[in-house]
Amino acid sequence: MSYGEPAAGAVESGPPGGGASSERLSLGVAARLSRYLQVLTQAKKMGKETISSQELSDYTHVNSTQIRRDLSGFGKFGKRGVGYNVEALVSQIRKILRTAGQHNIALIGAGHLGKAIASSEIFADHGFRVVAIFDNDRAKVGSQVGAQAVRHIADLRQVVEDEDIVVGVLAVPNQAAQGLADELVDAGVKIIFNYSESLLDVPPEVTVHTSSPAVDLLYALYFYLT
Amino acid sequence: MSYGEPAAGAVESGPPGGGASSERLSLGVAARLSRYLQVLTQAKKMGKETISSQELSDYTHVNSTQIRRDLSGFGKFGKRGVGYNVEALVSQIRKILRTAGQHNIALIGAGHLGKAIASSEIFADHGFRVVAIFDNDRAKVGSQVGAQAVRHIADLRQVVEDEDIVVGVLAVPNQAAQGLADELVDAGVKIIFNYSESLLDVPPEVTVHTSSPAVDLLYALYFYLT
DNA sequence: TAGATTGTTAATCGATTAACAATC
DNA sequence: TAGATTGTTAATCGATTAACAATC
Repeated sequence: MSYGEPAAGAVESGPPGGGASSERLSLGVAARLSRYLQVLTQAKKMGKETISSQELSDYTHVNSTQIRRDLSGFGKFGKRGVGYNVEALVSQIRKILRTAGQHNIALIGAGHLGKAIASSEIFADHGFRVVAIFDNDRAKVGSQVGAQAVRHIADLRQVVEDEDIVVGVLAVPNQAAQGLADELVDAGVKIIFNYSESLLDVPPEVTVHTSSPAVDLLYALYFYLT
Repeated sequence: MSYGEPAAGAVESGPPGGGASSERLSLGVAARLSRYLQVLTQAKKMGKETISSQELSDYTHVNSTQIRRDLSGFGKFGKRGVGYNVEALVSQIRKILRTAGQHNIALIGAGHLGKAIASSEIFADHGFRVVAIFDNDRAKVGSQVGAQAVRHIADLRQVVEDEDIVVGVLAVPNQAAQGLADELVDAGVKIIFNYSESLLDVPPEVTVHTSSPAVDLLYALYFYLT
């Protein structure tokens, strides 16, 4: 309930080699670094070699001074007059976020949304691999979605254990969401990404993130209308 | 580039009737109010009549004092010892955000993601109505998705004008995103909700919001791993 | 060199929180 | 009444920003 005590950024920052800096990032810094990473990943794909803090600012809506400040807390990654090397910055931020590796995720729901997620690169680009897709509709079990065959939800526990899965993505109708969240919790998943609108009740050791496009839109609209 | 000057919350707050308070909300307040609204909307659906700031805190991860503070800036909406009336609070926040009305949106892309969006209530619950679905694949034009028949992208400009559309939702593959964003801009849309990973370049009067589930996951994972 | 952009300082402002009286 | 929860104060902390020297 109270993370975020440690001061932002300014960690002694071990040698570039990859020191495990012990301080936990503040919520704000971690969130912003994640956003920079998304833009950088995409910029890299587009063949961009360097990027300035101003360009990053244009895409993330974070003030450019803030960006330079966030980054300079961990080392001198930029080149004055030039900007930041995209590829180098991607690996630096991955190192800082300690999410450089691959993470296996389970996808629940093989409907339109599940198929959209499975066939998109949105997770793969960030080191998340959908290793299994589940549905509770036996009619869908066995059909191919993306690179995976749909499995029945009864197999969930075993797969979570075998594949060391920490993250479950819920892409199911509202009325099914709580029940399937319970199954994810029982199976040992620690982070649930909820694409339904249901308010999910889970034990304290499990974190729920609810996707809320409509909320983002309301917010954007407010600033358009005023 | 620099909104957010006006002080948060504390507006004189006209009579509950619905005074147009002239101050613009700060970015933070507007974002949090939108999140409260989502939880309240769902709580209302589940038949909940009152809700405490602590319950709102559990679902939004916003500190309960912060919530009470945000709300009390606009009036005394709660009852001590009881909490907030869900239905009343929904309409108060809608009034504060001045998004009480209906807003028409155009959906671009009739693939899996487009279908998932069109058939979900996630936008409808917040007063957004998908009034048209477009695709550039003539094979899909005319097919039924949700309540709408798919139209060809060539009709976009006319529909945006006729239906007074401000928001366009892009649910298309990365490589098509920039081209279709250009079409949305040409047609007069002011807010683009981008479900692709592309970095979109648009003129300054248009706002892009990019959906980033992987970023949210990275962020959640950081706090799980540390 | 001239232009661009980083890294960093210092000042300001808003967000966050604990605590508690008020009151349902 | 007793318990719960709001509304509000006061203090602290982090985020934000402008400005500019350093330097590519």
